[in-house]
Amino acid sequence: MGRPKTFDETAALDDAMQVFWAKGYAATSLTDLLAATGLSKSSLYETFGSKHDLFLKALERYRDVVVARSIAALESEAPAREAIRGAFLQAIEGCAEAAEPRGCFSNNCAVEQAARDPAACRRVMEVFGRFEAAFEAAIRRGQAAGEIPAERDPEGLARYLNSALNGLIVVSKTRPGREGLTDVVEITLKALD
Amino acid sequence: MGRPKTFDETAALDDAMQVFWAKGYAATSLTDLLAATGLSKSSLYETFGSKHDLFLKALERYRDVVVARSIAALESEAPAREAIRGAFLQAIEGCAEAAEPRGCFSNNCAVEQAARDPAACRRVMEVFGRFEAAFEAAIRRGQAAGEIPAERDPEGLARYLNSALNGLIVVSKTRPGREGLTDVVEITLKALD
DNA sequence: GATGTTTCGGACCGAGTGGTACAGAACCAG
DNA sequence: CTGGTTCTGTACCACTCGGTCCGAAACATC
Repeated sequence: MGRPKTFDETAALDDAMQVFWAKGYAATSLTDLLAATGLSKSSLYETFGSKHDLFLKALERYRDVVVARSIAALESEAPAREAIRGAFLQAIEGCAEAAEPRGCFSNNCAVEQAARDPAACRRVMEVFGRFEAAFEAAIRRGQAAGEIPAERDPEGLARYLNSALNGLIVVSKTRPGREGLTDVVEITLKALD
Repeated sequence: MGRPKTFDETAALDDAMQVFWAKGYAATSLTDLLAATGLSKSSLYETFGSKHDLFLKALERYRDVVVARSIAALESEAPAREAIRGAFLQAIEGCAEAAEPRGCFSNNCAVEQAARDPAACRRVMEVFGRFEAAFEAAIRRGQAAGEIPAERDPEGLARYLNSALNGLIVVSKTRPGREGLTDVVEITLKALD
């Protein structure tokens, strides 16, 4: 009943996510969001609430789509080291795919918003937690296969890998050509010996 | 001749730096800057130009003061590994000293501004370059002392360390208690074996 | 086709944005 | 004391911000 929506809600959310991802929260204006989604102001407020609500929903969408894809790659059947290397390479590839490197949305949020936006911070922590869990599982697989020394602490190594991944993403922002970044990945993996 | 200034220019710059550091560029308003520095609007524009000019000057000031201090610690006489560990610990300590973790100013700029602000990006790259140079020097020292295998590539290792450092800073933003971060430092150093 | 429900475009809001203009106060050299 | 120079507080600017509101349009149901 009633007039049906003339737009796809999740498509609009994806559009909004792209803007927040590229520009961050503070630098994104309502006008930017309206232009990207094609919605009118009233439709946007009606469906998503405030700018901040929309931001959080975009962050959740990122977790459920983009992050989930990376996690899935990590959970592949490939040898642990190979899977981890793949996740890293995929990340720096994805960061540099656009003309302007926009990095990783949750990484951006951690830096820009986490300190003063508890709701955003919680979602970022969740993303980090998922990455760490996936890394940890991969490491345990590697240990079972004799690829990684059994005496290493999987949890610590997982934290290390997540941290290293985020570092790579940050550095890649100022190095669009991403020269030398693959070397860094190899060195990072060396710490698993 | 003429009326002398009633404020200390570098002190005001320091105040402005703190605000940009804590809030980022977009989220910092002129009002914030006036409150922090205590200047009147005309004085601020007269001495520093625009908001953006002031931002760049603050970033340079950060490089010349805060970064320089870290670099100096890296160049100490201590064994290479020890000096590098010290730099990492000092960094995560400094990031978490305030109630709200503000991280590292150049790291924040890399994430928030580098992609769309070439002038800021250049300054961030310069900071990264200085860190990498200092890391590289430390590694060469370590190699000369037999602490680090001579066959490792100092330049690559330096890039790796800079990347790892930035990752740690990002992750520490969502982990105010910084539990587990020192473990990560140890694992990071393991890659130098 | 009438009714009820929902969406949508655009006008409108007060507050705040970065930035300018200017008058007068504060100082120094003569 | 005077003249020239510099600094500073304030009023002001056009514009944008995020957000609200309402009348009209568009549909489903009966």
